[in-house]
Amino acid sequence: MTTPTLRTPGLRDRKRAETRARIEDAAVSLVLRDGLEQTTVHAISELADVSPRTFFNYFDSKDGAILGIRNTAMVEEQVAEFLAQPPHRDAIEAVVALLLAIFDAPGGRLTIRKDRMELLQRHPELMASQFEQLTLTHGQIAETVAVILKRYGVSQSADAEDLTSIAGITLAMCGTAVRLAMSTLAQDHTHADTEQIQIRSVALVRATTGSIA
Amino acid sequence: MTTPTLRTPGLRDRKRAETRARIEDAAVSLVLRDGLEQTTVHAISELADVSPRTFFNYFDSKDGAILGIRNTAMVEEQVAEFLAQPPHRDAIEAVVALLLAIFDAPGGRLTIRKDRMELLQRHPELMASQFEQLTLTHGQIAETVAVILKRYGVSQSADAEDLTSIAGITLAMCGTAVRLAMSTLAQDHTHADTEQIQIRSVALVRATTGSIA
DNA sequence: ATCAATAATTGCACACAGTGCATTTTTGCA
DNA sequence: TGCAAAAATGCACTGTGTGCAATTATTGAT
Repeated sequence: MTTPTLRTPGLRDRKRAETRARIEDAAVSLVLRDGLEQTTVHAISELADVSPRTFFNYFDSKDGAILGIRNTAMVEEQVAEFLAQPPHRDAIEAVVALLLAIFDAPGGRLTIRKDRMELLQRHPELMASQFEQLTLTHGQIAETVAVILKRYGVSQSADAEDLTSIAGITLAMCGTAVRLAMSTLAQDHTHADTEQIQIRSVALVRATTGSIA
Repeated sequence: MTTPTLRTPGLRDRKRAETRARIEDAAVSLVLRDGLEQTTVHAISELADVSPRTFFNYFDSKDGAILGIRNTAMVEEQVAEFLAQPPHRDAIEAVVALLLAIFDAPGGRLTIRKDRMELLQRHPELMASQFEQLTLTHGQIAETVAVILKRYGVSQSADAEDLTSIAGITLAMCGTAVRLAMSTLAQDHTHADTEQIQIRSVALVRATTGSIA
């Protein structure tokens, strides 16, 4: 009988995850210290103790490492996990919760998440990359949003195409709300835990729909 | 008395605008023909009959030329022009109109606009650049949206910070709606003039707010 | 412990984007 | 025509990102 290799990820995968985290940490701390342009892939690799070539085996781009961009498979996993969770009060809360689940670093390392908020404020150019991640995995996420909308019984009359569009717009709205909520809550140097972000995001979305309706 | 050099743009500026347009056209047609990755700045410059170095005197990036990204001053101009226009029915229509005014190519060249819609569908990565343009000029645009929201009397109770957030979310919502409207209307190979896009965008926003409210 | 298969790491060469700087050409105007 | 400003260009350089082949580490089985 072998050791339970199926339960634990195995040495190989553990090392891989560790290396990945080391690169992310190096990237974040260097950009935080020296700025975005000043930080090179070479420097990140050196600090993370890997070769520059290995860096690109783990991430598609410099920004990818800085933001800890996850690939399609990882998002898929998190979406599935989310859908298994207990239901929320309404569609808005559910979509916001979904986004927070996706953006949150696995393992829930609070420090790096807070640092990344800081980075996004100091270097707004990074938001384009974050947005790109969203467009790449947009299919999955928007689809999930559509499922959520259906689940909460909104827009029964809409046809399929409209539902897709509505899901996309809802996603954009909630995504922006989350980003803004993170931004303002990061400025106040309160703890800014996930729950607070959630509450503020939902409030912002409601305020918006209430205002322009 | 000199010739009215203040009224007409003058030969120099006319030539500059023409060169700019030539580069944009070259970029769009090459990407349309060969794809995004296959099209190099070198090739674009050659077709536009300028040196690669000159290319970067006109645009900050390859994507900039492909999308015809305008700089802050140009956006400022278009925003001012928009604000002088007659009022719209409500805030949503006004914001959508603002976005269309900004995205529309000056001179209203229908062909290149249609081509760009095609490009955005074929190469979704480009949306990140479009988004980046939006974040760079985001200050101005979001501010204008805030003005619009005030003008149409929404959210009287909101404090300044909330108004900014609400404006940002409204902008994201309308921007996505416009993008989706362009996308679907480009698929149907109808004419897809600006008015149709306007109508469809507004309808999508209303459907969304109505659904999740 | 040993060994073969497999996966990860690395080095190297390369293509391309983008920038700074000095030089040449073009344009506007007197 | 001739002069000053603006535009175009050539050149050298940094940095990102990729393909490929060689090297090293990990795994599972004997």
